[in-house]
Amino acid sequence: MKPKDEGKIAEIYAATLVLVKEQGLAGITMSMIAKKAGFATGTVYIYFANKEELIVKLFEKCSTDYANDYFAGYDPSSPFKVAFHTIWMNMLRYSIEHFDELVFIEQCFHSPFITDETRKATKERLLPWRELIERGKKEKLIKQLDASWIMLFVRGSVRDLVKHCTYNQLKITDTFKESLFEMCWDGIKD
Amino acid sequence: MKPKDEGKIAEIYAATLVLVKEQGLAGITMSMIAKKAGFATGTVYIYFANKEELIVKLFEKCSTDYANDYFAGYDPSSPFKVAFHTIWMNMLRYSIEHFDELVFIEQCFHSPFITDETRKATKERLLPWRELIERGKKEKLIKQLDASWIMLFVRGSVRDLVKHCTYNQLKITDTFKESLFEMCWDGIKD
Amino acid sequence: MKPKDEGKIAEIYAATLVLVKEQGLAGITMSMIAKKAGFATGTVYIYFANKEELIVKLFEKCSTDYANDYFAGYDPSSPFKVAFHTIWMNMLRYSIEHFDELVFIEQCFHSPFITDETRKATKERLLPWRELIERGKKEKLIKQLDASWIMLFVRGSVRDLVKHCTYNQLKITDTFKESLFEMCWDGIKD
Amino acid sequence: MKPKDEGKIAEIYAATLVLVKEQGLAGITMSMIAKKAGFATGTVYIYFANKEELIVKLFEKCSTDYANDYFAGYDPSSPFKVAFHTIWMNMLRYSIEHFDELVFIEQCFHSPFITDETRKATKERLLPWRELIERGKKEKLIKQLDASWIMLFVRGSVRDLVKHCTYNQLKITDTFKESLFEMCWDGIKD
DNA sequence: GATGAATGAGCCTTCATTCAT
DNA sequence: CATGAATGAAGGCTCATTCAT
Repeated sequence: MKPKDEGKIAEIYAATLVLVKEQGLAGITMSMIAKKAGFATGTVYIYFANKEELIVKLFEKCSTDYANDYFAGYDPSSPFKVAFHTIWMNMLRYSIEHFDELVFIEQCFHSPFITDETRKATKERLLPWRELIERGKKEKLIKQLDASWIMLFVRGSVRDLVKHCTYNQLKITDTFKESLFEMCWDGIKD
Repeated sequence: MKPKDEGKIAEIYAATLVLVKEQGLAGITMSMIAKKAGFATGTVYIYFANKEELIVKLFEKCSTDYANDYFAGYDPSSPFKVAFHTIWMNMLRYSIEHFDELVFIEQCFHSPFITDETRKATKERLLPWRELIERGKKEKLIKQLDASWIMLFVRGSVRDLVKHCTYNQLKITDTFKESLFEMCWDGIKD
Repeated sequence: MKPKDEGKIAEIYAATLVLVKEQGLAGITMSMIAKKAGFATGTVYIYFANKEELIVKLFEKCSTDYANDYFAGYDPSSPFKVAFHTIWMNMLRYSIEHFDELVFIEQCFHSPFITDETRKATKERLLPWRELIERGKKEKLIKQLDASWIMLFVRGSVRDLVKHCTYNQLKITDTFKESLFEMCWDGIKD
Repeated sequence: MKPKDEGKIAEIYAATLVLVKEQGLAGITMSMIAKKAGFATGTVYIYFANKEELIVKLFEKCSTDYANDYFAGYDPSSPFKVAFHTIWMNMLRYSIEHFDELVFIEQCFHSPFITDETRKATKERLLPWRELIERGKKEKLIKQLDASWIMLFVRGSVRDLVKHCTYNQLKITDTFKESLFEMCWDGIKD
């Protein structure tokens, strides 16, 4: 279990994500993952103690990456709407580009692998996002609702739109992105 | 002679939904389902040829019920916003009351059990909902965007809010419901 | 287990024989037998305590019937070759007409159902046949070999010929029967 | 790396043959086979996709081996009776030495595993044997009957004699072998 | 470290048998 | 008696995990 080769871990992760997207968590086996990643079953056990560890670590990696990407180019000192727009667009872009991670996280949520603790840790990573929402409320730019509700309203709508586009292989143009943003913004603005 | 007790099907369904909510599709077995439902493993096979059939049939039942409930009390001749409000509230209420079905459907989407065909059939059941959206567009009450996008925007946000509430055991008061409705409405209105 | 209706037993037997011929002992179930016979699974258990009893009783019935038929029209006082011919023809005819019994007995021989005891009882039913062979030996008409060997030589060749004809749906004409008889007779005659 | 040990296949075959001889096809399970062969159940599935494949492949192996052995030491250019004697003795010896294969083939014939196709392939392997019989007919040494009938007459009688000896643990002496050969020969000779 | 054959617990499914109707 | 739904032990097969090479 001494990961000499970080590259292999990445390949295992990638293989897992693709398989879960295609078959769901219920449909994958360790040997499928190994095969897809291009090496023997036993090799996976050099990097992960067992299946659960693999799933949990991947889950954590996904949710960390996801959260980090949210804040790419985010400047807390910029005006609220600009900041909000930045993060919203990150969210959309990341969800599209990392659709398999989206699916994986969703499937994990109701699996025996993920504990409440892990689930909660996920939330904490989005603290800056929550703080931004609170700032918006303070600046009276958005509705005076619980920040969680605003966040979920935004993320939920983005998520379903991305799923729809991916399943139906639709291209999301910039014009469309702005229309969607507008829906979200109109929904929450005061 | 003991006639086939169709009520057992409902019990099997109920047991399955609870278990999938708690453990995910990946975590359930036929014997768990039988045990939860209160009878022997073999009994499940009197009503369903195999695990896949059970999952698929339950999926179809859920998506049918879900769609039907959308339109409870829906009067197509009422003013657009009233009609929209009715359906929106149904959606919210059903998602809350049948949270396990929500989870089940979500888990099935990326499982080896559900085919594209089954997935598509689901959509068709929501035709009146789509027609209403189109009417709203025609009446210039809502944004001139693809109806699918509007529908997904609405459903996605509702879904994530319901999930959040359920996981955190929050009570959803009527005031809150109306606030949420307002977010959705503001998001889509022209 | 009080067989009020002997007819049902016959139907169960008939169904079993057909199924074993088609699928082998390894391929049949109690419900298949019941279905083929035309009634419910449970009904079979009114007439037979369990599967083993059904198989064993049918086996005994078959071997009894088989043995009895051997001696139809057999007159111990007739000349040896005439008597031998009579029994030989009976053997051939019965094997053809009751091919499924032939197969059933063969399949049972190496099954967990039939005990050595049952197997031995089968032999004893052919005592008159053995006695006739001994008489032939005494009359110096046939070879001075162990009677068992003569009997097996005769029965074995008949059996394989019948199997071949049945599998290939060949008709066995009287001329052919006589040719076959001649082979057997030439083989054993002194 | 531990390479696939093809020797295991032979062990699986041997275990299967012994078990089928003792219990019949109806009485064996995959775990019994694995246990008898000396390894875990799952191991059998490394070498055979499922039970059917194991049975079918073993059947084909047995019938090939059986056919090949028929012709050990067979010289087509030797006089007819010599050639016939060689093959006949091979048949007898092989049936005695490989009694479990004999039983296995017999049990398979009426099983759900063996198809007509497989059954027919078996026959083709005995072509040289058939040709020899035809030659005997042409040389007017044996009766002018269908070659199949001659072949079955010979094999059938040998088979039942071998079965009898094996069940009753009789030793077959060379004198006896020759007596039996004589019965067969007298039966078919012109 | 890497491999993949070997292991055996556990899952899906069948089926002999029981039992309520 | 007859029925066939219900039962649960047992069989076929899978797959997470181990281990010899």
